[in-house]
Order: sequence, then C-alpha cells, then structure tokens
Amino acid sequence: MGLIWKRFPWGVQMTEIENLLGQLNDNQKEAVLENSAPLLVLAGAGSGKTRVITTKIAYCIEKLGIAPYKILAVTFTNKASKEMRERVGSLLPGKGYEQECNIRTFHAFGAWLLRRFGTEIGLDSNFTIYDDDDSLSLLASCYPNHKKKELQPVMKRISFAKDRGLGCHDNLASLKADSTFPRMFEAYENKLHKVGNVDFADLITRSIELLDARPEVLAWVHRRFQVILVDEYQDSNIAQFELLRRLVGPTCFVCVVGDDDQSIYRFRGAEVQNILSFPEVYPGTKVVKLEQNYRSSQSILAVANTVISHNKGRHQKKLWTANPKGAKPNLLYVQDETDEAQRVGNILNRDKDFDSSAILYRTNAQSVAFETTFKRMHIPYKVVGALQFYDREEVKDVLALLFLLMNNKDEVNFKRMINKPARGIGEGGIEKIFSYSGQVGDDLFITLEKAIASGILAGKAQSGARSFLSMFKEANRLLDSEELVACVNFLIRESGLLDYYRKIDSQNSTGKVDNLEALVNALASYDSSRDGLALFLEQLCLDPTTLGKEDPRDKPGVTLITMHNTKGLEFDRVFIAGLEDELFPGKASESDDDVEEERRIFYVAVTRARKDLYLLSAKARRIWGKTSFQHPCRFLDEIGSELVSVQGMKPGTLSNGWENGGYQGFGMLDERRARSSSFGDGTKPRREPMGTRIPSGNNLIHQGFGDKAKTFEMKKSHEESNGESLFPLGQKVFSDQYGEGEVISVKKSGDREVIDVRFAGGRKATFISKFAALEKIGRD
DNA sequence: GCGCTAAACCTTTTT
DNA sequence: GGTTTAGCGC
Repeated sequence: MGLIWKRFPWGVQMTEIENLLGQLNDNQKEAVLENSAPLLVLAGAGSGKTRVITTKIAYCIEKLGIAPYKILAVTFTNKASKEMRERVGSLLPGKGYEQECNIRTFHAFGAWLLRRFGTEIGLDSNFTIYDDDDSLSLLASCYPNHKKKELQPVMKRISFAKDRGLGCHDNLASLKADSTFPRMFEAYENKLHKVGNVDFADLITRSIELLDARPEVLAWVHRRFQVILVDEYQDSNIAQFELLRRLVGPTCFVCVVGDDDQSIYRFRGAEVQNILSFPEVYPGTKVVKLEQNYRSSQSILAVANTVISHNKGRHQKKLWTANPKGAKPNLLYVQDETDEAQRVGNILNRDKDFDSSAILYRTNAQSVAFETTFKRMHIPYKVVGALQFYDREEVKDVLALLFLLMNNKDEVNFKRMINKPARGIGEGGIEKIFSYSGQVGDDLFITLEKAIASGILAGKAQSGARSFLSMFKEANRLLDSEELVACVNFLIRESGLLDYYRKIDSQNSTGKVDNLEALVNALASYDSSRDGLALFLEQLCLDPTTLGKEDPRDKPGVTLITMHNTKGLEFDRVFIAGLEDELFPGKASESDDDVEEERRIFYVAVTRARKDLYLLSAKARRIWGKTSFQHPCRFLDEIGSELVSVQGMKPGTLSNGWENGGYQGFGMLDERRARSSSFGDGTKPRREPMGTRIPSGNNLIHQGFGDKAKTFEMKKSHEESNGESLFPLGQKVFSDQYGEGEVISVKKSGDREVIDVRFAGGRKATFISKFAALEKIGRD
C-alpha cells in the first residue's frame, strides 16, 4: 500500500522511490541508502544536498516503513525548513508527509518540546518567547540605573554564553568578560525564570535541562524519533550540538549534512568544530562527500572556487561541474547606490525575466535604494526576510497587550504598556504599583488591583490604572467567549492606542493606523480561541518575517534578499550588490577569522547563481545620510581578471587609477553616464547624485596633471609613516567634485583613517584618507 | 508627569 | 537620512 506503480515502455515496473533513486549519482545514492551507521554528508554548494535529504526521508517512509512522525528533520533557518517541507511535499505529492514529519528549525523544535513538557521543569505552557529587544528590557529592569546602551553588550554576551551551552554558574572565563558579568548574567536568568518566559537561547538550553532532569521525557523522545536529520550542520552552535547528542537515542539513526565553506553564523555562536568532530563523537560514522555541482555554470563556479581558496581554515575540496561553461560573470563599477539599482534595473528590463533573478546584499538597509528605483522603473520586486511589519512601534504595542493577556506575569510588556498612551502613571507610579508585588513573578494584575485598592496612586494615575485593569478583564472575557478579533479591536480602541496613532498619522501622515488594521487582519485567519492567539504569538516569535504576509515566492518579481538569507536558494541570474570594503566585508570585520567568514558569505552568494552572475561595486554610497567614498571589496582582487568581464572604471584609488592610464575624475564618469542614461526605460535622467556642480575642464586638467605627483607622494608618505594621520583636523582640502572643504573629524577605523569633510555650502562627505581623491590646500 | 526640541546614534548577518 | 534619547520648560 502507498506505492504507486509506474509502467515503463520496456515493461519494467518501478516504484516511485526507485525512480527517485535512479535520478541520483552514486555518492548521493550512497547517502540515501546508508541508514544504520551515523552519517556525515559533506555537501558542497549546489551538490543536491536538499535532494538527498528529502529523498532519504521518502526512502525511510516508503522503503523502510518508518512512520513519518518518527522522523525529525532539523534545519537552521525558517526559510530552510519551509523549503524542506515543500520539497518533501512535492517529492511524493498528495501524501501529506511534509505535515506528518517533524520538520522544524532547532529553535522551533525546542519550543515544541517545551510547550509539551516544560511544566516538568517549572515552565508554564503559555510562556512567551522574548526577542532580543524584550530580553534587553528584562535585563534593564534588573539594573534600572544602567542605560540600555551599556547593557546591550552584556546582553549580547549572555546570549553568546547560552549559545555555547554555558550557564551563569559555569566557568565563564573563556568569555573574557569583566568580574561583574557573572552576577548580571545570574540576575537576568533569575528574573527570566520568575516571569515565566524564555529567550531564544533558552529554547535550546532549557530543552537540554529538561532532558537531563527527566529521564522519562528523554525516553519518550528516544521512542518517538527513530530518524534524525540535521541540515546545515556547520551552522549549529554548541548548545544545539549538546541537544542533538541527547536526542539521538540508542536505536536512532542520525545523519547530519553540511559544508564548512558555507558556515556563516559564527557571529551567533555557530561552531564549525561540530561538523569536523562529528566522526569522533559518533563512533563508526560513515562519511559521504558530494562534490559535483549541478547548479552553476563552469564560469560561475570558477569564481566561487577561486575566492574560497583564499581561506586557510577549511577542508581541501574542489567543487566541479559537468554543466556548460556559460557566460563570463560581469563586474560592474557603478557610481553610487542609485546608479547601482538603475543599472540592475536596465539589465532586468532587457529581457524582463524578473522572477528568476535575485539581488543579494549584505545588510537589509541596502534594499531601500533598489525599492525606490524599481518603483520608479515599474520593475516588480519582493523583499524577503527583512522585518518591516512586526518590529514597528505601533504593532509591537498591540502585541505587547496580547502577550500580557496570555501571560500576566510578563513584566517587560506590562511596563511597556501600563502608561502608553500616557495615563498619568510615570516612573514613580510604576514603582508604587510594584511595591505591592510580593515578589517577581506574581500576577501583575493582582498587584495592580492591590495598588489601586490601597489608594496610593495620584488621582490621574489611579483612574488610569483602573481603566487599564478593567480593559484586561473585558479582553479576557471576550477571548474566553472566542471572539479574538473583537478582543483585539477592543484592546486597540480601549487602550487609547487608536486615537493616539490617529493623531500621529494626521500630524505626519505615517499610516500607523493602517498597520494596526493589517495586524488585526493577520490575526483574523487564526482560530478565534485562546489557543488560536497562542498559536499566532508562537509563530510570530519564531518567524516574524513571514507571518501574515503572503509567501513572497508566490509573488512575481525580482527577489531582494540578504546573502545570509539565500542559503539553500538558487536563481538563474544573481546580482551581488554593494561589493565595497567596510560594507562587505563589514566594518566590524577585524580579525582574519572575521574576514574568512565574510569570504564564506561571498562564496555562498556566488554559488546561488545558475547561469548569470553580476558583481556590483559602487564608488560612493550614502550611509547615514552622508556620502561615503567607497573602496572595492577586497575579494574582488582575489578573482583573477580573466574570470570576469569588467565594466566601468575601478574607483578613485590613487594607485589603481593611475595605473589604469590616468585617474578619471567624477566629471568624466558622470558625462558617460549622462549619455548612457536616457535610461532606455522612458524615464528622465535623475538628478546628479550629490547635487553638485560637474567639475569644469580646468579642474580635470588640474587633477589630471598638476596633482599627480602630489597625490602619489601622499600615498607614499602614508605607507612610510605607518598609520600616522594623513589629514589633521581643520585641514583645508579641495575636491573636484565638491570644491573647497575642511576636515571636521579624523577617526581610526581598524587600520584605516577615516575623515569627515565639510564643503562649502554645508555638504558633508566621508573619505578613507588613504584613497581620498582630495588635494590638501592652503597649508604651507 | 508630559511633551517638545536638540543631539546622538545608527547598520551587520538570524533564531 | 531617520529614529531613539537627553534635557528642559510647562
């Protein structure tokens, strides 16, 4: 039963599963068929990793007769788990395996386990999951005299410790924190326990705690899961490694799949060592390597291989492909972020093949330039991942009320909303209220009731507190009678948030009320009971980026996405934008390890492309409202010039500019663009990016000849002076683009000197001194 | 305690 | 450039 028979022309009958196996290469097949020894699959980019996992799931069910619910498949990101669920579904359509199998992220699995058994370790089943903001607020409530900014690094360190499986009583010496840290860590943990909530790391660490404390739960887990598969294993952290070790029972088959070259979550505690040491931890491990790439053209793979070979800490391996050579990847030097978007738009408009194209960038903020330009050019697009909805102030306010409704011990959200909008309960009032609480973790509404009864609050605060309390009573009543939507609407109105945001909207036309409406709409598709609300909040915590939105993949248009988020995805045509030092690799990348991680991110990005790859690097970019002159990403130098076709002039680095036969000022490039940019899309050429005069011929001559020796000297003297400042504060300078200016700040960033210059007319710009096309004037 | 203005800060990347 | 905080007058 359950097998569908297919008749082949030559009379051989094959089951669906054999058909699937027939599509695999030998190594892939080996990985699917091995189901007794622990299995480590080292799978290069595009080597059919997901196909192996999904086929393996199908094989376990159809051939080995393992019940789907006994299979646990863990991924790292929400996107990946969604993708896997879909692939399982489409592999064996109509059987609903993707619903029955436990396919989740590590964190979602932890939440699932803790909701079931959390009471065993004193956790309420209606706990809420604090995001980073909430966690910080909780820490701040332990230390009211500290500013949030001081506490942020502490919070980061706490998360980092927990990701490594370290508790506040463990030896924290390896974190190199100061002596107060363990105490703060402990205070935070105590309070978190008392308010009955968990943070992200807790989803893993408290699951471990549960399995260690309750052998019967551990036994249940071991009975339940016969097969455990972990995707993107290189991204797992130590806590997750520890959790996995407990999940794998004596009769359980475990298989992990990963690629050390694609480890890009070190910043979050990912430990590449996990994948390297797997065979030692699980004796008898069988290792299968997948090195044939089925995704990309040879030309694209050549770029990827070259770049990644510059990393020292990696396994030697070489991805190869039998695919055609394909078109040479393009490297485009562009003017600024608007020009970048414009150029990409023009290319897209040539064949209008939007759906199979993606634009990849390092930071979410970079999507804005593409969005505005694409809107103007009428290019359809979709932004994947970036939080835009659920981290809005007005939405978080309503959510805070809902979280509070579900968990009346939730101090963070109570404090957020007790006086918002203002109802006369200030700092002092809150303190008075809390003086009626026996201890942290008491029911906050009982505390509030006591405080009101005592009459300690001032007149305005008293009535405000009263209405806040009765609002929740009524909201609870509505929820109990399963009127979720009415309940939320009531809260929005009664709390005063509706009027409050209406006023703000009318003052600065912001549309916040529309967002409140959208939130109610998202909720409306859930069951209108308390459980429906709980489910909504749970899904929201675990993946706030997709909830309530239609699946972006169903929408036509170009995909805009961060490089991190693209893991596991592929596109015919990929544009990698913003290939500039300080942006990518990021400013904070100082150590060699940091740069190696960035290089892996680049590798991941490049290997997303099937046929066409465009690399874009801008000469200037507006960052924080200031124009910053950029230097090309160092990884571009690592690609041999024979591997890409270059368009545009490498920006004004003095050395390269000269070597290329004369540095070309912005004037000439602007001219060239002006010619080419009647844009072919019917739009008017845009305003000059910096809104300044185009340099006169004189300036060009001045720069082209008069300045050559001088600037060269500047560079030389910098190298010799070894880090000494190139531009003192107050230095007068001349730029061909901006005219005369004055250095108003000199800062060090890594080994670089960065200067801010204010030009005549008040315009400010930032330069890396070493590369700045500036002439010092009026000094001697 | 509230609300306005000025200043400071900001951006990695995800669960 | 946009958003959050500090400081001040009411």
